[in-house]
Amino acid sequence: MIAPLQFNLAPQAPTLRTCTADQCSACSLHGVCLPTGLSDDEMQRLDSIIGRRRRVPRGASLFRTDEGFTKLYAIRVGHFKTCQLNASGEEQVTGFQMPGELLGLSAIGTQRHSCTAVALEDSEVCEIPFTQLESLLQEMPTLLRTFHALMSREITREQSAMLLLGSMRAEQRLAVFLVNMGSRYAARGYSPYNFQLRMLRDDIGNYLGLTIESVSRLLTRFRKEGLLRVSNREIEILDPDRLKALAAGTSTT
Amino acid sequence: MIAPLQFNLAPQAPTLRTCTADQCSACSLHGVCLPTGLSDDEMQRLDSIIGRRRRVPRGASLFRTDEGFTKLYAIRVGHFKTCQLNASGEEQVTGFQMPGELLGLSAIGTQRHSCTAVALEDSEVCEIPFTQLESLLQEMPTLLRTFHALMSREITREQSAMLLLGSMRAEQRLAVFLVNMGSRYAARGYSPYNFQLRMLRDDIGNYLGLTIESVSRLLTRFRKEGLLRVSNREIEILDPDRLKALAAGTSTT
DNA sequence: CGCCGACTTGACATTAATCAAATGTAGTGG
DNA sequence: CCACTACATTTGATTAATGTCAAGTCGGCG
Repeated sequence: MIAPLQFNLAPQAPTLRTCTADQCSACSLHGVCLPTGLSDDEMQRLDSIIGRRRRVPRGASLFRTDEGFTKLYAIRVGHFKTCQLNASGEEQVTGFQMPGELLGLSAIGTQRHSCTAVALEDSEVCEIPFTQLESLLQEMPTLLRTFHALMSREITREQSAMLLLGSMRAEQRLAVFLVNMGSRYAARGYSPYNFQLRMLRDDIGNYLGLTIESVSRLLTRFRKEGLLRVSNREIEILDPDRLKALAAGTSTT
Repeated sequence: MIAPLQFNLAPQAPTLRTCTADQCSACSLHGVCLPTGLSDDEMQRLDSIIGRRRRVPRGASLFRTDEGFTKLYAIRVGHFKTCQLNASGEEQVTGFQMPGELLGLSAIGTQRHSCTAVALEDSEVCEIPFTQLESLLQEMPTLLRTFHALMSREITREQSAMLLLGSMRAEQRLAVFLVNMGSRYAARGYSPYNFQLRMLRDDIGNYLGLTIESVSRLLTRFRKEGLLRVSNREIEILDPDRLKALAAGTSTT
């Protein structure tokens, strides 16, 4: 019997190379990704339109702002960040993506990418030609439902980010960020309390609407208060309850 | 011959009662709404699943957080705001919606509304039963495409809001807000320079991540600098170029 | 006329940004 | 293996932006 959640697979630095299969049916992510709920037969049809895996080395971009849109990408291995250029030319990080998540959804409306997706480490994606996906969607109600759910959840996620940026203080923002990362790892079978940050402090600050100095100071403070253990990119959440209370804004500190 | 853009329909306070027809085909919003690009025949099929119009008086909610999701809503007349409750119980405004825009998209993923939609004035919506819409989507490629474009644009819109909240100073946020409202009115055939704010200063501040006092001070400053004329809810943009420069962050002020 | 809610204005406090070093870390080549 | 370099991160001092608190004014309505 296999435990449903596998914590601390690799205590020091979990690698998250969860998905190395070439077919959705053999991919351990099919529970969080597009094939959710499909029959074997349907999954095979989806497989048939998905191009070969594509490697994206750390620092390289999968697509860039203003590029034409033809494919969606499902992350198979690795982590990405998405950035938008604001009007004055600085980049703003709009999100971090991990295995099983789709990239490119925001380009469907305009047929042109509105952001740039950069690999935070050596990564691999499945290419999903959108026109072919659209045809499949017309024939497979389950797939249509999953696809809409994924898009809708993307909207929800972004609304939460607005909440974070619009109404939380720095401390709360960072707490929310850490708890959120943890729960996303948990959804993938990893520990929510022990993970590696794949992005720079810069990226975190940029995403949270804070400076790198503020992020650094806050991490130090959380560490001193016994909430976390921090060692470079490695995070261990020592007091989840108190961190969650901070994230919820129900803390008196 | 009719002018494609109608500016200053009602100089004092444009009412925006653009759409009073009972059928999509007769509705002046079918260019910005779901029926975009449909043939007469297809539009009739869409009409057939849309329930009667529903009135929502000012201050009333169309749906509330955690309510079950069964329908999407297309705004026919009036304006709405969407609010989320943050963990500490205060509400955060996540957006303002105007005629032709869809409400409820963020609930598809969870089958439960993640926000509350409140009418800012007496309004009317078209109810679109989602299950029936899903069936239609499977049969009408054009409708599917429009629907995905609408969802995708919702994602893009929210990413812009993140940009605003994450990387702009107060002055720039308000400038972006005003320019954005103007351009949305322009897309509906009204003047981008002359419109009524339907929401309270409170709502604006909340949406922009600012206090009501900051919004008030900024409006006063913009007025004194000759950018705007402000009279209660009535806004007239006197110097669009300078306001856009502020919004773009390319201004030295 | 007077009340009430919405908005504006002013004085002050606080948060987080900015500027400036100092320290740490990973990778490279001798 | 170690010195050297290029970044990444932390830390400290100071400042600027915006929030908070407290009046006050405006405008519509009973």
